Amino acid sequence: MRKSVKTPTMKDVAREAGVALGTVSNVFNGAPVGSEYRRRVEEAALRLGYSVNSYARGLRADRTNTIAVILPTLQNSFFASLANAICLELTRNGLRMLLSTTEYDLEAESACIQMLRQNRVDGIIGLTYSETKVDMAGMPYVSIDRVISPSIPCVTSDNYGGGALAARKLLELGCRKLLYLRTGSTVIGETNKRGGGFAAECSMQDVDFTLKSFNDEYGMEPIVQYLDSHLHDGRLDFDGIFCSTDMLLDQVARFLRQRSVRIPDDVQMIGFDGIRRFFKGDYICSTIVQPVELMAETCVDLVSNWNQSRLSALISLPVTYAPGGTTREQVLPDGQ
Amino acid sequence: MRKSVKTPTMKDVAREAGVALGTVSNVFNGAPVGSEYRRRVEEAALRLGYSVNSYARGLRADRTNTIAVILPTLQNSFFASLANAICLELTRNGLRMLLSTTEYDLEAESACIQMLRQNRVDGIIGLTYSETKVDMAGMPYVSIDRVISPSIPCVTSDNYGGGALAARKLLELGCRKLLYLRTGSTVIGETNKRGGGFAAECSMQDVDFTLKSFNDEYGMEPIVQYLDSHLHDGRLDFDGIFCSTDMLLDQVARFLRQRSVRIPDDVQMIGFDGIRRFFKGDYICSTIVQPVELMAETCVDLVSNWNQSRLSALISLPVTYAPGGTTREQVLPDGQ
DNA sequence: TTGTAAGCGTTATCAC
DNA sequence: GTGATAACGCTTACAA
Repeated sequence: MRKSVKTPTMKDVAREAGVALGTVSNVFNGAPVGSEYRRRVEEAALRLGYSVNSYARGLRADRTNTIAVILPTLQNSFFASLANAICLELTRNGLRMLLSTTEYDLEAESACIQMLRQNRVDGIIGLTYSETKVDMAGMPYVSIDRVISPSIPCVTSDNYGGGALAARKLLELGCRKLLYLRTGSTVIGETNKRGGGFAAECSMQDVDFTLKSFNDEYGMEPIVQYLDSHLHDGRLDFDGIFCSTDMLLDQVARFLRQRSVRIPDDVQMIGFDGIRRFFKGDYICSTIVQPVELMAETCVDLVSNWNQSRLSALISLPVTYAPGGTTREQVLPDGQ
Repeated sequence: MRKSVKTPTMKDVAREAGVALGTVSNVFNGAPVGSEYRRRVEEAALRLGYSVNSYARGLRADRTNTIAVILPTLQNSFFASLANAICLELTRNGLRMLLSTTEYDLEAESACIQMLRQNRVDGIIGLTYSETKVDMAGMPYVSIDRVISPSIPCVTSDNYGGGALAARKLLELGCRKLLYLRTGSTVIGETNKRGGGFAAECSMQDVDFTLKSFNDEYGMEPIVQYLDSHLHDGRLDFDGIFCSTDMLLDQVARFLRQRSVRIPDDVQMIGFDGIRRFFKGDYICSTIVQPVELMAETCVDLVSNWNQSRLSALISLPVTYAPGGTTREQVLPDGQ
């Protein structure tokens, strides 16, 4: 009675197919089995609606084919793109994605990692900020954008090079008074190198530049004040601005336009990330594009072919420049 | 030797704490245990770095505390928001999220559901298009935006009412020649009712309107042609446009602006979804806002408190209207 | 190939 | 509360 309702097991399939249990197991593991047996097993399985129980398998094999991904949020185009790319890449590799978001909360991160340990994931790809627990987890961990320890590989894009590239582009485009704007928590991370690369390039070319960093807890207010203080008779003291993210650029640009500053005529701007309009359209601004797919592939490769011996802790992937209307290049009109 | 490397089990904790195996189990299940015993167990567990093996537990209990979420992609602000909200809500309920994306591919959907069956998830929240497999899966399934069968609950926002609301707003705002634009595959789904509600409201108010639907396989080209054919001397035949999504609105608006049509002066526009600038800023256009959090809560509630008896197959959640600059209301200037 | 059996880590159920 | 033991469904090893 109850048996008829229960989900069928290998045993049931073996009985139904009239073969040994081991044979059924072999069939579902791709082990060599006589074709006639294989056929009978497959038919029986179909008839019974059988499917392997990964929990039993995982318990036995100590392998779950599941990778955890930890991100601060999906409410950010870059993270959403990253999650999407990682998900696709994992699927391609026959792996499942267990996704957690932390909302930038350090306690949530710890709770999350502990939960994942319970869940016996095969590895973690995480964009996290807390030091704790990660080492302790004792499982393959690939960090994004943040070096946690020498033994934990970190995948990031070439933030330093990207900053330099932005400076070079702005200079090529004729800018002479450069400004770098950054918001972000005080958190340390690879992305902070963007300003460094920018500054280095400016110095090298012997050009005037200003670096200005804001704590994003206070929103746009301090930034607006700063810009206003550099706005005289509708003219800005700068003719080229590099923003640490496309999102920041967008906000700054909107403010400047309100003040009748024309972009890119009066001031040219370059952002960072490579955000596209609705993810698939054109870039929302001229930008340094992060290689999202490549980052995803790299993360998945590292975490799934875990190999402590290759301990290159930091992997910087190449970025590219893409015009997007906030610089004075000829940009294809988007009549599309 | 090897034992020292192996992850500790309950047995190890029991030995370390000097208590019975069952006691350890009770501690980790919140069952009543003498406080002295509890303390010893917790200390021993900490010392050993023990954590429950959910795979063993899942096998035994036939319950995995994992809910699968299937979405077409995360490369869409609305889906990303939805995924984010669902993830938060699941976490709040002590559940884990196994996320899969299908890229709108029906075969991927099937493969996905089959995989999830293997994985013994406790339930699925899915925005899928294929009929097959879902019923067969034989597990709690909550569908988003699409009625699959009477026995499968579908959570959606009030698309019909939203369409009507859009019409009402445009009329209130003085529009008299209305157009509804829609793109989308030929797929049937609840979102198709947006046009219906719009049309009904227009008819009821006895106002001229046109419904125009495009297959999104062909991109913007046919839409552009259509609009051009209704553009005479820089004046559009319509003074109010309702678009089936904010994304479509954005594309159309960009095209119209290129043609020097002013928005909202010459034509007012309302979209659907409630997309915000970078997810957290202001709305990108005047829009019918879907209640993403409420949808997430509803989905999680339905799937985790599975109860076949309440078979209200279709749950339409209330939408709201939000001005966003493409209609002639006074909108707060976004100096922020 | 077959049948059998041990074991993965938990939970649940005994009698004590 | 203890201790022992039988499941859960699968993999693996073994002898036949």
